[in-house]
Amino acid sequence: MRIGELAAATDLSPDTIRYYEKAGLLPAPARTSAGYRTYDSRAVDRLHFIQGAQRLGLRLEDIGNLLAIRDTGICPCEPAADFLTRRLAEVDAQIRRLEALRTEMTAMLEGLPAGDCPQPVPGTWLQQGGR
Amino acid sequence: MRIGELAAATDLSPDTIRYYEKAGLLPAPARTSAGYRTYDSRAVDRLHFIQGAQRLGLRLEDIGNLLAIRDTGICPCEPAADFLTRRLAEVDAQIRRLEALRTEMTAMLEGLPAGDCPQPVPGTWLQQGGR
DNA sequence: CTTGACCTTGGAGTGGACTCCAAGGTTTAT
DNA sequence: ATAAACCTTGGAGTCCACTCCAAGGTCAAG
Repeated sequence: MRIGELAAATDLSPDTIRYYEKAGLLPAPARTSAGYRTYDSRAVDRLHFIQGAQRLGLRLEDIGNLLAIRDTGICPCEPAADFLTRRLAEVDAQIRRLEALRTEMTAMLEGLPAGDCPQPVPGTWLQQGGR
Repeated sequence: MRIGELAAATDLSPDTIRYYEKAGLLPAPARTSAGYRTYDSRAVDRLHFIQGAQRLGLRLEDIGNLLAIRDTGICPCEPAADFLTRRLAEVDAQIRRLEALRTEMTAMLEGLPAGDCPQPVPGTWLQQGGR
């Protein structure tokens, strides 16, 4: 699998994949005799993991630590269990926040003026459209 | 409530709040005679909403649309119900992704070498600590 | 009445994560 | 055998969301 194919499989650009490699998130892949990078399915997996962790708002450096733990059980910067436990707490916190946001948005959707009609609704802010 | 106090109440910086105002996420607040911005508790609320939406990975522009719907029921760029429905689907998708990540991280935590001992483990990458 | 903490503006600078480009080599289809 | 579609590198540029700064005004405490 060459870089373009991997890019298509993960919905990333080849540039982004090369960038992740330089950033230390992907190991240097095997090369063809012509110097083309070649990947196997584990790379797809790894990129999916990166994408998941990114959704959490983690910086690439933190994701690198997470991947190091996944690869070796060792965190480059502190006891792996501590690092993982803290990140896990963040995941939990974020899931709760998103559920709260979900509730609020559902309420907004229900409270929408029936026909979606542009009646002014007085006294609420930002009505004179900033943009 | 002046800007510094609002900043403290939301864990943002005064600069960030002024930046949000310029970006159209916050209405121009009342001013004291000296020109100082003054806010009431609705501003705290609004900033909390912004922070929640940001955790979702929304850009400030999208958050502005969400706020316009919250304020007026009207979306500046497309039918409000459509916009909200799409964002809601994103929230749901993200909650599911985070739950998958959570499962994976829990498994990683359980699979950690018992004593968390810093044995070198040869041949794996990124072990020589980036920070 | 001065000191220090706060506020104002406009504008420049930063960090992270890409994203694009030039100049060139390779592979594949016709 | 030649064009189109891919790949390589290094480096520059872009976008977003801040973040900092200078130069100055305001206000409460001592």
